[in-house]
Amino acid sequence: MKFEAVTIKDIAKELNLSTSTVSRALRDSYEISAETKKLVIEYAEKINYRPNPIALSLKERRTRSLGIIVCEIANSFFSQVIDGIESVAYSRGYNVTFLQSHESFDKEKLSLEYLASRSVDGLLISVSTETQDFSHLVQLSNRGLPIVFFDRIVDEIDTHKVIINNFKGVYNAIHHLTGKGYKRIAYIANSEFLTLTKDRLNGYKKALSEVNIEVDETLIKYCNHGGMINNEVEKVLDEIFALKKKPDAIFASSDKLTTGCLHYFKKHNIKVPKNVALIGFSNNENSDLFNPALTVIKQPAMEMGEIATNYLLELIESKRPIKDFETRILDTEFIVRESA
Amino acid sequence: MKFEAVTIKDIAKELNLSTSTVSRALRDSYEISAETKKLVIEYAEKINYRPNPIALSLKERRTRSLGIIVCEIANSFFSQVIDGIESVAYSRGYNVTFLQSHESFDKEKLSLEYLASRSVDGLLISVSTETQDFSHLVQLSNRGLPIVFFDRIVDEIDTHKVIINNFKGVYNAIHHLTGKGYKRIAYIANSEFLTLTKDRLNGYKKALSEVNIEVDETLIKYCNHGGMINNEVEKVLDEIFALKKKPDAIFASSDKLTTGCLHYFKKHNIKVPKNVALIGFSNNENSDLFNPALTVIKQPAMEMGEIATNYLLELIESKRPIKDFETRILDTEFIVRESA
DNA sequence: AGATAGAGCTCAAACGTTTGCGTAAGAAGC
DNA sequence: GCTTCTTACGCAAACGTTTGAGCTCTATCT
Repeated sequence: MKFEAVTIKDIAKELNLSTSTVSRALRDSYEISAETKKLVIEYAEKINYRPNPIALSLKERRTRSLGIIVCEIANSFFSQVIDGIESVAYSRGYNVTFLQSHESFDKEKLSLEYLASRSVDGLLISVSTETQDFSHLVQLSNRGLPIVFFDRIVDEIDTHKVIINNFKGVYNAIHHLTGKGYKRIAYIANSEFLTLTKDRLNGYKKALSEVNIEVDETLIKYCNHGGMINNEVEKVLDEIFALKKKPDAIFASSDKLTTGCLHYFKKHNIKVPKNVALIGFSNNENSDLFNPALTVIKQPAMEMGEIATNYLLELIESKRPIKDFETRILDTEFIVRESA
Repeated sequence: MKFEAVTIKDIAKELNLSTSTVSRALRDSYEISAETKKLVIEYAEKINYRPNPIALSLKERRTRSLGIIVCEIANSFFSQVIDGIESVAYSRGYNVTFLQSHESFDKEKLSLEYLASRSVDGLLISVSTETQDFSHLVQLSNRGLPIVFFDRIVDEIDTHKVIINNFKGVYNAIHHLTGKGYKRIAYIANSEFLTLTKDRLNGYKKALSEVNIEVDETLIKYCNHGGMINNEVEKVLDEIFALKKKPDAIFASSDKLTTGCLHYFKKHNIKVPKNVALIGFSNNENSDLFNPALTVIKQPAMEMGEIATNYLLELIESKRPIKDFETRILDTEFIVRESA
């Protein structure tokens, strides 16, 4: 039953050579005669020899595998990022191990511990909405584990980062709304612990102030679990729609929150955009099929994954410690449809 | 920069012990005095010792990692299956490496080669729509690699399998349509190479025959790339809607095909269910938000992942070769909404 | 002929563990 | 005081590779 692989020893024994000769022959060393090389290579081919990556990892002290932690892969945005990560990683000979935090700080810490003990060569992470304490990451980073952050970054750790232009993305969307005459625009924010939340909110506030609309703090609601726990979105929408001065538009700051709003509207028979307009971040490939078709801010997810992975491989494969870190800022795409 | 881990040797040197003593102390061997154990364990704790999993893998000839190949993780059904796989695998101390075939036979073969050479302990796979030749899988299976198939299984290989009741799922859905008076029900099938395609079609045919509707083969169209290549769905729908006798309902045999139909309808301004009714397989969490809300067959994806993983771990951890293989058949859920 | 060089191979250590076996020291039994 | 047993540890091999150093030929040079 056991999966018995052929080793260099088997080849050596069969051909009456030493393992070193076989190893060198396979790596085409100049020390080995053409004759012997041919013999070894042909026999290796015949018995379908594959070098044992575990043994290599032990020797080279590198695993050629990357750890990825995201909140959940079922999320369109993250599954697209993963597509990008995968394509770059595999083309450069690395494999990839994913873990999902499900927006839980504890799961994130556990996953991190798990990956670190599994000796990945590097880590790509987008932190969970709950994460306020970064000591687990700082510790790993200090121990020398190459880390690259994407989307949900942490300011406290100095390394390569890839984000979108959060400010501009929201700023433009809000101007689109005010341009259409919407005046009371509620803002369903993601967790207040995420750095991107601040940036996005600043875009919202700046855009409003430019058209002389005063920011009404009662219209700004945070979902600190990113909409992952039951009724989180429902609760804040209840609050918003219980206000005396109801909103005429809603901005939702993530995929999950956007669909959360739609579920709420459907349940309460609120018509979009008739009763209220809606714009949200979304990378959902079917957002045009929704009722109504959604006006969205779309993030260059795949590209983000590719860039982040290239950064990480640069850190991993660099001979000397890298001290000059970059933060790459990508532009979003604004797609206008029926909902606003 | 390099991530230098502490080893058993470091502990041994510091405490003037041999590595064997340290190893045994850490594993709480009866051969080691309580005193020494305490010393070792406390010091190990202090310097945050973590056993090197690579060295362990080499020694134990197992990696405690599972390989997973699916067509794409962005697909709701598969990302839910992966949730199930992940939860079981990690709770039993295994990690998980994913690869996507993107419905390409060549990519599937490549991924398989990659995983096999990476020495995973076992494999979970749902084959690509293109896959007709199973020799790559047979070979691996014969070499002793434990494999479990889920959803898209291959009959040629004898092992544990987890599927849904494809026949019954479709049979019921078609009866729902005929019960509503629909008579010309087109069937958008997945790849004809998948075993589930036959089973599902049989459900369709049986249901029709039971209400004395003759099966019209021109209403049955295959998408051999599962809707992954451009215009595949569009092409077959063009054909169907070019028929003299147009369909009054459409059955779509996968998530991708279902949304493919919706995109087509939107583009051609075909109203659902007014012009044509639609039922499809879908695990999309937002299928109720679509325009119209979709009537779907939903698969127990998470459960499928869990069961498949338990099967695989049983194969991996069994002392003696397992010869009695099971095929677990799960029931689907039928959710009636507006589209039919 | 003797020294030297180079070609072509082998030996052995190393990566971090585990584990079968060996052994020193002390205790117990006679 | 001798053997025998027990306790508590160390030695070394093994997992599959790579690689520096060393070895043994044969060929070439002087």
